Amino acid sequence: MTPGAGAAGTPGGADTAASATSLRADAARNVAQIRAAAIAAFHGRGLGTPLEEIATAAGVSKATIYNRFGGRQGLIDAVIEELVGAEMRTIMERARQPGDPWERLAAYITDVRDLQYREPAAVDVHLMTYPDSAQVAAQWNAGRATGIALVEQAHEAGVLRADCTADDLYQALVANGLALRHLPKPNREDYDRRGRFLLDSLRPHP
Amino acid sequence: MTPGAGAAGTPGGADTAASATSLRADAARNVAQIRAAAIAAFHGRGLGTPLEEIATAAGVSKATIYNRFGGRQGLIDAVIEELVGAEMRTIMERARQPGDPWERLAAYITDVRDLQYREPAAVDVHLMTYPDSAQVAAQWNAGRATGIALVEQAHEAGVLRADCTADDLYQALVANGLALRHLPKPNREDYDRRGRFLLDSLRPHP
DNA sequence: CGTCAACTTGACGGCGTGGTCAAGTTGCTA
DNA sequence: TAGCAACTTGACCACGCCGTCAAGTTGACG
Repeated sequence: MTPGAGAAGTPGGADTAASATSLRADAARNVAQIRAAAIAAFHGRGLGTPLEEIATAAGVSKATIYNRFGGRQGLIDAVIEELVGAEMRTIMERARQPGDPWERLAAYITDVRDLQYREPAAVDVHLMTYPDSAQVAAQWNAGRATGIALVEQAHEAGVLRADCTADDLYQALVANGLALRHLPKPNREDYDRRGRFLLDSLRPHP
Repeated sequence: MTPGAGAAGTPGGADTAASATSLRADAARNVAQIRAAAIAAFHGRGLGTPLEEIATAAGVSKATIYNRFGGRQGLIDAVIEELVGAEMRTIMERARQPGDPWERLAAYITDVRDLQYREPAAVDVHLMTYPDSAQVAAQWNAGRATGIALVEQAHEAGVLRADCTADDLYQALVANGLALRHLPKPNREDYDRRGRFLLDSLRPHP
């Protein structure tokens, strides 16, 4: 049993968003500041940002993050929905809309790539760098299921090259995210062109 | 001036391979053992393998690596040719052979991907993770020049989609290497299929 | 306003890695 | 085989990060 385990109002599962559960005023303020700092830091550097850095940005000590969130994992759980989950949900919903199977698959790929471009933390989710976070695992699974469904439907409609699997798609998207993380960020034009390459490579036979 | 700077018979540029330059017998033996251990370790884990680990495998102390090679960079310089350079040279030579421009480009891509699959250290070279190693930088530049030439010739022959640049090719190959490093190693079948996707995505318009 | 539990924190120990050096060992040469 | 330079090494410090805790501070309640 970690001290403070469960962290900032997230023990049961209630008040997921802000803060409330009988926290003292200063503690509640700190929770809010830490969340904000974490969101900013994760947005800029991904989920691996040193906690010390986040603490400093929040104007508190590193130990306070451990008190309120129980460590990196709890902190991720507390912000990943706002940081990535919401957008992923939107993307998946759009992909589930009725319509041409290829259009939907292409939109999904394009949207995920766009999210990776704008949000480094999304790459961590797609890579499942922190598999112990229930939130991250859940989002990863949802994305995986969506990808599988889209690939299957595209196959049925014959609009996706027959030898392309859902894993191939996953691999391509992760490779894309890794390149974004390890290489200088390409400009939008180059990035989008490469996205078109990817889409073209998935069409049936030449 | 680092103590032992220049390291194991590589100050001038002579006896690049084994060991010789007026080293005491035990030192020469250590150099050979360290080289062998480094090759094995780099082969298995890439150029970032902890030096301590290499030292232990070689049956010497970490300090001896510093004495003989001046650190990681010198060690890389001492083995990268044997580890990656030779194969890259062969690949580039094959790509320079007269023949159909598309075949040559496709062979180059296939060969590089194959090398990345077999040799993790190649990914470090392609990423230029250690830019201070002259050897690595030289190999990187040679590979880059080859890629540029192949892309240019393929464009002239009209066998490569017009909007594909040499940087696009580089990005694709590096992304491939990163995926190999960060994801579970795919089996050969899946890997080769994805290679076909990449090649297909580079052909002119559908 | 006193009291105390809730809260914060500086300081610390741990881990893994890079890099250095004084002190000890050993191959070689005369 | 004596003696010395070449060589090796354990032990050490530095860094950056994680995770913890005793001691001090403070919000809230009676």
